[in-house]
Amino acid sequence: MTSAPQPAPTRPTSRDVARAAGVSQATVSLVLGGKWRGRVSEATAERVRGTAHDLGYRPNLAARSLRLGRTRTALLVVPALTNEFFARVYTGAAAVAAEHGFGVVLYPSPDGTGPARDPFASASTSLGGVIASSMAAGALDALRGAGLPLVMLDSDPADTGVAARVNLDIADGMRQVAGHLLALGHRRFVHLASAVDSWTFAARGRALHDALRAVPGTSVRTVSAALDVHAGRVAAERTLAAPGPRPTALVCDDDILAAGACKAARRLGLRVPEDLSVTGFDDLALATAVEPELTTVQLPAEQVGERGMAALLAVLDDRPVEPGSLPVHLVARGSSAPAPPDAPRS
Amino acid sequence: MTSAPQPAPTRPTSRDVARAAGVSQATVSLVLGGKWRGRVSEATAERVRGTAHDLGYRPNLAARSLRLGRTRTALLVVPALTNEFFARVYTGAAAVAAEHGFGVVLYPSPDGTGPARDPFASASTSLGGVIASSMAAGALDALRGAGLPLVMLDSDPADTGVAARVNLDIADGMRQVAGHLLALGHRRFVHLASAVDSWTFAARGRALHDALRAVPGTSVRTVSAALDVHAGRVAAERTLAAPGPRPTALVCDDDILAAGACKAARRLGLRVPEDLSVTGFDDLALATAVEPELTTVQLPAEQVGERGMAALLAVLDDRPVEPGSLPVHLVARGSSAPAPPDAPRS
DNA sequence: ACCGCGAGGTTTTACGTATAACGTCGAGGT
DNA sequence: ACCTCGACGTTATACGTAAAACCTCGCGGT
Repeated sequence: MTSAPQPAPTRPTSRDVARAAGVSQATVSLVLGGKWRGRVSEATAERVRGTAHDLGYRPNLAARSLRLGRTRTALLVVPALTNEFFARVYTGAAAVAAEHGFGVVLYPSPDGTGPARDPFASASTSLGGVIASSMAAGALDALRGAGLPLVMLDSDPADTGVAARVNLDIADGMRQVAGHLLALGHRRFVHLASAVDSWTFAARGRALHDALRAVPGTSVRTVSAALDVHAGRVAAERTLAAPGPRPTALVCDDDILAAGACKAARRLGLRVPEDLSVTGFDDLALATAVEPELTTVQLPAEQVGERGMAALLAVLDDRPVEPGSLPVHLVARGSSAPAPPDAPRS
Repeated sequence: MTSAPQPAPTRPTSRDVARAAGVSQATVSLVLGGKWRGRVSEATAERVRGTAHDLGYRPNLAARSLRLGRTRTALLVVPALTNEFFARVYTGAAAVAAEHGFGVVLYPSPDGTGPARDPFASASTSLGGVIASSMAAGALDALRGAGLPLVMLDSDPADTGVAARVNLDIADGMRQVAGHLLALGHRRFVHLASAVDSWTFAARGRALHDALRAVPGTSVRTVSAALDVHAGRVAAERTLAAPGPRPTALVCDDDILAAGACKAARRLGLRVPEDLSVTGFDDLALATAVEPELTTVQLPAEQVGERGMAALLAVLDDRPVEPGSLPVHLVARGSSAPAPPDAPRS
């Protein structure tokens, strides 16, 4: 692409640009930094920009950081990237960051509550700010103490020491699930909750219970499981095989648990959705890979990342952060159907 | 944890440590840099290390990078993090990096063949090196031209300009699949290939065809599809509904395609595995979420990342890189079974 | 005639680190 | 008694950038 055949032995510095353009290094810095209103003539500025471009100049980020005492890098703290939701959050955050000349470095928090290795070990010394998921609770205290702007994702609004917050309307999502299943005639529910202790899961459970409590004649039992298919299957199997009237709807905190629940149902000879409706949460890729496809709640994961990064940039510029939660919506697919007629006993 | 209650207004520098320890800044640098054999007495070194620790000293990475002209940061170039395989590769790479004081910054290549935005825009100016997946072909040329050590993951051994290479024994994996299905009596195959143009998928196809060609009486037809469940289902559906003797085994380049294929089979009234065996590749989380669970090839994704980072570190230290491909192995699950008896026609 | 002033720059400095180049001091050799 | 030399440090410098402080005109006002 470039017509310059030099093997790039050493990159041009702002001083090289200055020399080539016949100005001082300071002028180059001013022009390229955009702070030259009334300090440098438009003609000179244009010439500097031209030579900078011709030389393929790129500012040395290390030098800039050293000078400024802060980097244009944000730390994104998430539980794990193998969690599709967070991979998508990262994608969104990185996209917005790139537009503003920011970088994003990840800190995968060991797990919810871990020994919390130094979150800054993997990052540059002085970051521009931190964006953290509430699920990465392990590292939170260390982050708060660092004196950096902190943007929290999907977190408890009661938390303090937070510069901005990007929330999903989780409760509304769960209300939609409840409404959907109630409209289908379901009355006996099981809530298959995630055993992960985090605000978002707590919020899901609370919203479901609140929604169901409002309707007379409903019952709901809660069981919890680790966040993997196998654990979900085992927990669901136990619940479904328990004595007493069998639930007709299994509301899961996560698509992964829902997938496990579907397997449990099949093992017990129950058809989904004819005998048992199962709902997930998150709308992961998995949701449309399993059979039947999962009725679930779609979360705008990329948007969470985008808004998170945008919020951080706003905070850094002392601009106000636009508030409001991101809407989520139910996607009705094949795993939910009208409740079966009330049979005497299985 | 720390008993120091100061709000961390400014971090201690090496000069602060020097002052506190009663030595010069240079000595601190020497001691902490580990290059003091015979230049500083053991007693002084110990004292310096002690005060550094007491003060909570952490070197300023920006300053170090500026001085050294390179950073202890590697760029990991992958197609997308939402691909579980690469999320796992990242995890492995980041773990090894952290052990050696390295950071990892991601560059999600737009897609296989894209306009290839500047890979360095998101990263620090001068990286320590680059680790790139062969699937991120779009950015490759830019990377090669940067004069940085380049470690390629799962890539064509014929590629040049590569400092080290970490490969999976993809061909052997596909041979295991072929052997497994042949032993089950299958003779009529379809290869559901990924439409993504990359070395790894080409290698999978080649290995399958080679393995089957060696056995008389086998046939194999290839169809390709984009790498998502829906595309896989559509492609499989078309192939399975085509006239002529129906294949009994559907070998997929990826678990995602295999999940789609299973759905296609069900739609056509075929039972998996009784009427049709389906195999995947990669052993994603999805493989055990669908029903039946997929027979697939397990790839040590984390190890790929670990070895990739280790190789980069070795190259940077002028140490030899331990060669050899990583073994992969077949995991036989519920989606493959003996071939059905040869029926006249469906 | 002289001052003030603003446009359009330039000189200088500091950021924190790594390391090359340079002391200093006491012991051992002659 | 003087020189050498190794052990143990120190001083000085450079990395590339941003920005404060400082120059130098030419021009309009009085």
